[in-house]
Amino acid sequence: MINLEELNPEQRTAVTTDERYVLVLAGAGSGKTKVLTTRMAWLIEQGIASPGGILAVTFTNKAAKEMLSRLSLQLPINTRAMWVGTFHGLCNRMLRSHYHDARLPQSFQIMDMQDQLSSIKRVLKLFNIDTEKYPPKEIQSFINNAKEKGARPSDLAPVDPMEAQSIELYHLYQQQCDKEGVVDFPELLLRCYELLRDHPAIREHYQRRFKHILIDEFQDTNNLQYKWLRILAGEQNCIFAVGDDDQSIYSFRGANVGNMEEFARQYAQGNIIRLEQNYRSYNHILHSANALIAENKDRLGKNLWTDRGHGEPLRVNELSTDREEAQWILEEAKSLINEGVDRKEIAVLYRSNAQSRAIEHAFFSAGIPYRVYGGLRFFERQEVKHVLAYLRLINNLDDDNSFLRVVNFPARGIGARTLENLTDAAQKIGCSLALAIGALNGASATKLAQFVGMIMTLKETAKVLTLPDLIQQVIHDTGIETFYQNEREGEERLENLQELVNAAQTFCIEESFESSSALEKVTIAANDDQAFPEQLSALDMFLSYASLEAGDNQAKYGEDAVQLMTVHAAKGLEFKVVFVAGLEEGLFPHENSLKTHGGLEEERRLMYVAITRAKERLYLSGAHERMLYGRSAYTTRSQFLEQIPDEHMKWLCPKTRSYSYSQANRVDTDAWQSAPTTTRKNPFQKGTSNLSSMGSGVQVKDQLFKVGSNVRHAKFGDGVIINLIGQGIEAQALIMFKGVGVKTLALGVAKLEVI
DNA sequence: GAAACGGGCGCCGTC
DNA sequence: CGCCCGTTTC
Repeated sequence: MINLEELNPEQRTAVTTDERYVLVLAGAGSGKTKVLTTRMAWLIEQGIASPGGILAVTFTNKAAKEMLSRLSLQLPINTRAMWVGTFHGLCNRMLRSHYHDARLPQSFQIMDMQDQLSSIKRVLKLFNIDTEKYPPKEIQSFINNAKEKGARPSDLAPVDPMEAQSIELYHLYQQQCDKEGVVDFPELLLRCYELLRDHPAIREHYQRRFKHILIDEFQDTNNLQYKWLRILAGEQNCIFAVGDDDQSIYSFRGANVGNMEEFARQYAQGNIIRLEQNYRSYNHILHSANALIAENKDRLGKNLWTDRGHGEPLRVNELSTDREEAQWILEEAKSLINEGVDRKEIAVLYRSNAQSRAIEHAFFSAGIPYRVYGGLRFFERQEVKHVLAYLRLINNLDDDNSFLRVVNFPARGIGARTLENLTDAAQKIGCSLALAIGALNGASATKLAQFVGMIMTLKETAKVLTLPDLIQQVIHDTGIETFYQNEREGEERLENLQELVNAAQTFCIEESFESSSALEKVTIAANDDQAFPEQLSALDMFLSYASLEAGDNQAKYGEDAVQLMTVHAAKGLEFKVVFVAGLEEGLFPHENSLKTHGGLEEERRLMYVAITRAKERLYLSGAHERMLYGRSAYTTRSQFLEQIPDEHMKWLCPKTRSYSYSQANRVDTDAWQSAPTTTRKNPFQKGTSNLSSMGSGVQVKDQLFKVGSNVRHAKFGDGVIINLIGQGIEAQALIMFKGVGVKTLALGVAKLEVI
């Protein structure tokens, strides 16, 4: 049962409005998630919408989960029927249902930014492009910017030869992706948008279904996302957008605050609701934030207030070095913990990930539990990416990125030369690398055939094993396990891989895949859409999950640790105590941002986000001297410290800069170096079966068939044997035919000629 | 073909 | 400083 009494008048107006277009300007800490979830509950309870008729877009997967769990507390409904997720997650879901119309293979794979970059590098290499003149990273951002505007290569008009080449590279890259059946992040959105645009039946179906569209963090949507929302809304559906222009901090990835103004002007017009009462922070904190953000021009305008009282002034300190800054943060955190503050209620925020090192060092040395967010994430670790690459190949053999990642990992004698030949062959035939191995001869072809044979064998296995068992099998059969057992410091990697198996286990339980094999396509229970059922396997779902939710590394349940993260990562979170470190010109605000138009204002919004994370106490700090690129450099004070009124700040050092400051108790470096290293026994059980028979071959009717043998078939043409199953006249061979694919043939029956 | 070595450059933020 | 990439050496 919904209790509207708990809401303030503005919140209540937002929740119960019957206007078609509504823009909620929700300041930091003003109860925006509460409004969104209560709005959904209201729509359902009043019978205005069914759970399946609501589409809600959130900024992170974590926010989506949070929203669903809060909603299920308010109403006893099946939230699984609801479409709540990130733009990317929802687009992925739609594309999986309509892969055919979207011109994608059923098991298309999603590339993260790293994968995309290596894919682009391959294109550049293949076409002999000078990477000095066309740096891969610049091509990457060119392509992504274009996609985020909804532009295909043919939509772009070059202004100079340089740009013409970039457009051509975009074209070639996209051809490569299409051939390999992979999509990058912006492609998920663009493909989905085009799907809706070009297929009236599909478009109208979803327009009929989603009568109510809700969007969180609207200020961080890009142009394409906005177009996607409008096409889904069509001519009748409702859009309820919640955002805060003062917290727009993602313009570097195409976010456009202009969407808010546009929406307000074109659609919402009079229906703008401002949530200005802040329930999070005390006045000193809130007024500091207000004063700072007031320096920005062109705001939609709003002023947060609270009735929580003054609280404490901000504690500001400048230390001599970044190490001492970290040490000071540690000491303050330690005494807070001693006073009884939960560790997880303390956050240390910084502008760039590089700053985490010094802070981590201090906490590690002192033995205070901490958790670093961002940086290298679980699904981005090399050992995990290796195993995922095998899984992706099992699902889609044409994924050349994954092929190249693991074809020689662990080392199996397939070198650069061989891969060059293979790439040439694939290019000539116009097929993927795996399909091209039939075109090669000699010893290297045998090795390649064995590799593909292993993949195909695992694929067979995947039909009968559950996902966690399959992953265990991959780790064992591919030799990854042995490799890391012999590798120095390989234990941690093996532990991570075990963690991957566990993650798959949990995933299967949550998604009800416990009793299905990894490859078995199941109609997703969460979908009550009879017109377009989603047929997915556990492997499909898990690989999407690994690509799309790699970022949401939440704290483990019940973990009480100090939280270390970038300001960007802290958006949407709140803590009792917040430290903002590195308040120096060039770092925060960051020098790179000063070069771009509006960059300083975005930095200020970032600082605004940082300040408004704090509920009770806020610390701001900087260092006179900071390590950068391994060198020490002198710094100057951040202008943001000058833009916060003095009345809200308590300086813990003289405000005039002095470089004589020195910390008495220095960090104990020995403790850092002699940190306990975990020496655990191998977590894997041995002796899992290996289905492949890579022995000395099979003799059938005067012909000796071996893995790697080149063979000719009347219908399929030339190919190479990638695996043999069984013996004698009963034996079957898996054969990779050039440009055709893998066929399983009975050697006693098929007319095969060894060549 | 693989491991070991060394030069050069980058760290702003990320679904 | 530490990662990535190209080169050397076995």
